[in-house]
Amino acid sequence: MTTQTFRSDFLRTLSERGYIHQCSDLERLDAKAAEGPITAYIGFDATASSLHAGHLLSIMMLRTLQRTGHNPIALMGGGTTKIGDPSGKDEARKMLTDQQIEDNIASIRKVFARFLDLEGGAKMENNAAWLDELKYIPLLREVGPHFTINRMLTFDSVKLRLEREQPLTFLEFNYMILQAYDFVELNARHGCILQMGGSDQWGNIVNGMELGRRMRGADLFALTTPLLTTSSGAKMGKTAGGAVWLDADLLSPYEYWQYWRNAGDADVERFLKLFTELPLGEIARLAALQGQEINLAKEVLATEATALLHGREAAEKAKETSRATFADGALAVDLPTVEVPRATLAAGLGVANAFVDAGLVASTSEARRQIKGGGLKVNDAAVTDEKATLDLAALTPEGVVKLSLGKKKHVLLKPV
RNA sequence: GGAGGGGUGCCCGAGUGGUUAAAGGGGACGGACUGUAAAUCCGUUGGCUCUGCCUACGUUGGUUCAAAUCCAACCCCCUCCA
Repeated sequence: MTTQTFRSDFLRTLSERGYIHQCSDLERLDAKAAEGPITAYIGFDATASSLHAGHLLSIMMLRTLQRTGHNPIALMGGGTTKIGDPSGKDEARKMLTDQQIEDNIASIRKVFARFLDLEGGAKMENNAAWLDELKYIPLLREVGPHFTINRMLTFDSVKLRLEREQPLTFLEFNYMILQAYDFVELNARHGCILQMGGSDQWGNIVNGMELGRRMRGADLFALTTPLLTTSSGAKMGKTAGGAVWLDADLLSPYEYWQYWRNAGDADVERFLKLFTELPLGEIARLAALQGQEINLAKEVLATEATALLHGREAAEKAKETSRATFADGALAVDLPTVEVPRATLAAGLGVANAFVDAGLVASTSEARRQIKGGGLKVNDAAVTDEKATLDLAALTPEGVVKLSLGKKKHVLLKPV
């Protein structure tokens, strides 16, 4: 099925922009979406207090859904988080309290509020609402007969584990079932007919689809996005300092802007399509830029992506700060700032400790190493003496001290 | 329950009494080169009040001048058997 043959704006947009990896039945889903509004959902974990760039693809998809006239549901895994998703690593995840989970959800809600119109049809749900109420025996009787172990064993998530001789606990088996159950519940509550997610979720989504059909005779659909990695193979949303958070308190708009500005050449076009809402013609023009000019495209990418999350004003400001810092080599007062007591600075603060306080390095030992390697700068002058101290004399006319790690990371130290 | 194998730094993985803060690789960070890209080359990769001190090879105790390395108990994982 080519782009031209899509009748619904929703699927045409997704397809043109490269969001679609797999779909259970594109033609029938297209027909439904062309007929009238459909309701679709994506599930999100509630383990952290913020979403990160790795979630962005899903969020953009929900946004597209709403913009093309349909009803998105962001499902928070409040219930499943209580069990703790055991996949991934050996150590059992720390158990979160109900309160923590609620706080996380509240904080994540702020991000959704930026991308979705929660007053205008978009919903947030929490699967704790129904999972908490489930009773074991009734659940087994109602849901159990629809799953055969034979079939469950064929799912990649299970098969891979078994083939690689990694343990797979019973808990994980159940996780699959609960996730499938979510789809059925959302279908019953909201007439939701489509679940979307990353390609790694395909098996789980299909489970939900089939369970819905068997339990309620519902006609459900699955749609997945490609697993997004950068052209260098890294997972999206991870960077030196950790995750690329979508919460301004955890990652400033400037740093978020920088994340996109530092995209690899090979990623620019794809990212423009996925993470901005620029018209495709404009994107094609930007993607055609070669050599040094492609940096213009990266600036547009950064500004547009930041505008979606933090607003146009913050995005422009981030762009200006970056211009001043990188192009002009000037001191931009909007760089990330860390406050230090004036008295501490007046008394003399060791450079190594100053960089630790600024969060640029993890320890004074690391600071020392970076100094040896020529990686630290104070007010744009390389630090050569690891025993040097900073005091009030180090303040620039703007009243701050600029600390830099490498060429890209800068923090201002501000006495208070 | 029985027999065997194994638990090493961010990850993988060498090391079976001293020169081991622990080979090698990956990843990451810094430097050079560039375009705030990629590739390449070089360096770094436990902490501190740093010419020294402290912590570290599943846990706890023991042997020894000296242990990741030997011994004991315990915990966890894997394979085969029941």
